[in-house]
Amino acid sequence: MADERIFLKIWRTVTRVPRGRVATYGQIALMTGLPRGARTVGWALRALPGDGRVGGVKVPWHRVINARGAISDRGGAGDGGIGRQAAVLRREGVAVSPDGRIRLGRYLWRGDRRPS
DNA sequence: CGTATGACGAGCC
DNA sequence: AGGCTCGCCATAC
Repeated sequence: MADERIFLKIWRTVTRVPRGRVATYGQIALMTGLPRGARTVGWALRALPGDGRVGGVKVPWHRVINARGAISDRGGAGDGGIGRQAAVLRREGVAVSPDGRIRLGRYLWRGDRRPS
């Protein structure tokens, strides 16, 4: 497991984000054990297979957005782009403004907070 | 083995 | 307030 690729760990963390909620790259990185690895999270999601499925498990990459509460622009969009991600999120109940912004205060997943 | 890249983030101008 | 630069980390080449 020590040899486990960072990507796999990241994907696993992303899988924890519940439907109807979103998480930031930095948040995922932190939960994966990479305090300053937000960019690495983006790299990992970029490396996801087309069907977004790993080991038979669907990775909800669309629930990961940047710290500004906006959907990251991969410049062109190989998978359909920002519009597609926004559509999926809305389908899950997340309000996405026309310019792709999301209210973090309302939809950000707080799963990293240890419930007392 | 060194350089370049990128779905980020925080700080500075 | 808005935009630009620098820093971080794990891959790709």
